[in-house]
Amino acid sequence: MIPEATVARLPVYLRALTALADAGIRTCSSEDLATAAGVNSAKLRKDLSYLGSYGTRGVGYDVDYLRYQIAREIGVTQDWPVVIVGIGNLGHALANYSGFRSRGFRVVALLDADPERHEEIVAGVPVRPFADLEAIAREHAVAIGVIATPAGSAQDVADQMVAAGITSILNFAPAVISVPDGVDVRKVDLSIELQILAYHEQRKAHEHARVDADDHGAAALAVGGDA
Amino acid sequence: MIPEATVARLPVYLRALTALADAGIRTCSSEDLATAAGVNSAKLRKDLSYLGSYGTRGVGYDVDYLRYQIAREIGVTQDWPVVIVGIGNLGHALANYSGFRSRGFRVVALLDADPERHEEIVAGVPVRPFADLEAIAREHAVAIGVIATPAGSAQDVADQMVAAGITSILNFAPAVISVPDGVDVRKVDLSIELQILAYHEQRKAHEHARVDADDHGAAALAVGGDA
DNA sequence: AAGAGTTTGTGAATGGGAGAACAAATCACC
DNA sequence: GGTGATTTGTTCTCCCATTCACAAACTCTT
Ligand SMILES: NC(=O)c1ccc[n+]([C@@H]2O[C@H](COP(=O)([O-])OP(=O)(O)OC[C@H]3O[C@@H](n4cnc5c(N)ncnc54)[C@H](O)[C@@H]3O)[C@@H](O)[C@H]2O)c1
Ligand SMILES: NC(=O)c1ccc[n+]([C@@H]2O[C@H](COP(=O)([O-])OP(=O)(O)OC[C@H]3O[C@@H](n4cnc5c(N)ncnc54)[C@H](O)[C@@H]3O)[C@@H](O)[C@H]2O)c1
Repeated sequence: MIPEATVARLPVYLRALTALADAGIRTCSSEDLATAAGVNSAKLRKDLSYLGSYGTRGVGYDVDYLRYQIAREIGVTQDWPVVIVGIGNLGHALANYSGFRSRGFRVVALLDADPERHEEIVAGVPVRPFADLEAIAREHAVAIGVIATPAGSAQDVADQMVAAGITSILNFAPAVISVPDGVDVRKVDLSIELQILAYHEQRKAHEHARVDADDHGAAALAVGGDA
Repeated sequence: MIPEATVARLPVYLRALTALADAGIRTCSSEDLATAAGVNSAKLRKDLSYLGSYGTRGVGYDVDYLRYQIAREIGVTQDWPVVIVGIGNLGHALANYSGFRSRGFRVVALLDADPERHEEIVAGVPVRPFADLEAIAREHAVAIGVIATPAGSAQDVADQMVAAGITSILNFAPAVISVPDGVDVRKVDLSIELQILAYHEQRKAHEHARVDADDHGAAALAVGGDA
C-alpha cells in the first residue's frame, strides 16, 4: 500500500527519469534524481522504498530500469483509453495535446452535446454526440473520462460517465461533483491555483509595506511580527 | 498565519458561496456550505475560524458577508494583472477563458516567441513579442505570470519573468522550474493527474481480479489480503 | 584483500492537518 | 424573562507525511 502523497510524486519521478534518459544518462544517484524532480533526496528515497529495492548502494539507480519499475507501478506500461467530453476552447486544446500518447493515454473519443460540433474532426478524432458515451465507453472499455464542459453540466456529465462504467474522472469544470464510492475524481482548477498565488502575493505586498515602513523610520517596535 | 491546506480550500468556499448567492440564498449553515464545497463541516468551520469569527451561533453565516471576507483574505477584491506566455493550443484556450475576469484576474498581455503569432488578436488582446515581457510587466505592475510554452522553454521563460519582477508563476509546462526565494510557483499538470488516476484504476482492476477469482472458487485462503 | 569513500534503505523524531466532540452563544417560543 | 433547540468556535486526539540520521551494502584504489 503506497501512501497517496507518494503516488502523486511517482509521475514526477517518471518524467525526470525520462529527461535523464533522453540526455543519455544511464545511472543516477537519489540526489541527482531528486534535483531533477524538485524534491528532497530523503523523500525520494523513502518514496522509492515503497516500490521495492531497485537501487544499488554506493552506486545509485539504473535510469531505464527504475523508469520501467515506476511506469509499471503507476500502470502506464500499456495505454489507457480516455474520452473527453466538452470540445470547446479547452477540449480542443486537450484533444490536440500530443503529451497524451507519450505518457500512457489514448484519446478514443471526443463528445459534445452541441450538434454544431459534430462532424468536426480534432487531431484526427471525430466529435460525436454526447449520447454515444455509453456505447463508446463500453466498446473501448474506457475507465477514464475527462470533463471539459461548463460547470453547470459537469454533474450531469459525471453521472452519465458513471452510468457508462467510467470509474476515474478528471474534472476541469469549476464545480464540485459527487460520485458513488469506487469512482475517483481529480480536479484541475485554474482559478483556484491563481487565487492561491494571489493570496501569497498579497501577503508579500503587506510584508513589503511593513519593511518599507520600517525603512522610513516608522515605529518598527510597535508592529507585530509574523509568528 | 493561515495553514497552507486552508488557503487551498478558501477559493473552493468562495466559489460555493457565489453559487449559493446566485441561487438567492442569503444565509447558510456550516453544514450547507460544507456540502456545497465538498468538504467536512468540521473542517470548514476550522478553516473559517482562521479568518475570524464571521458566523453567528444558532444561525449560520451571511452568504454575502462571508463571501466578501474570504475574497478580501485571498486578495481578489481587486483584479490582479496577469500575463500569459506561449499562445499555442493551451494559451489560446486560457486567453479565451472568461472565468479569469469574474474571479479576480485580468489578462493584460499575451506573449509568444514565434513572430508568426504576433499581430494576432485573441479575445481582444494582441499577441506581442516575448521580448516585450519586461516592459509590459513593469508598466502594468504584473505580479503573476502563466507559462504555457513547451517544457524546454519553461525554465527560460520563468527566468525572464523573475527578471521582469514577476513573483508568482503558474506553470502548465511539464517541467520542474527553479526560481529564487520569494517567488512562488504552482504547477498544473494534466499528465500527472491522469497518471494518478491510472494508478488507482490499476489497483481497482487488481482488486476485481482477486474478487472474481474468489467468486470462481479459486483458493481464496491462499491469496494474500491488502494489509 | 583490506580500507576509504559512496550511496541506499529505513528507523526514529518532528510537524501539520483531519475529524470527533463539546462548551459557549444565539434564536424562537412561550 | 426563561427554556429548549440550533449552530458556531475550539480543544483534543489521532494519523499521515516529512525530515534527519545512520547502519548496511557496494565500488574503487592500492
Ligand atoms: N478555457 C480555459 O482555459 C479553461 C480554463 C480553466 C477552466 N476551464 C473550464 O473548462 C470548462 C470548459 O471551458 P471552455 O472554455 O472550453 O468552454 P466552452 O464553452 O468553449 O466549451 C464547452 C463545451 O462543452 C459542451 N457542452 C456543454 N454542455 C454539455 C453537455 N452536457 N454534454 C456534453 N458537452 C457539453 C459545449 O457544447 C461546448 O462545446 C469550463 O467549465 C471552464 O470553466 C476552462
Ligand atoms: N494543449 C494541452 O491541452 C496541454 C495540456 C497539458 C499540458 N500542456 C502543456 O502546455 C504547454 C503548451 O502546450 P500547447 O499544446 O499549447 O503547445 P503549443 O506548441 O501549441 O504552443 C506553445 C507556444 O509557445 C510558444 N513558445 C515556445 N517557446 C517560447 C518561448 N521561449 N517564449 C515564448 N513563447 C514560446 C510557441 O511559439 C507556441 O506558440 C506545453 O508545455 C504542454 O506540454 C498542454
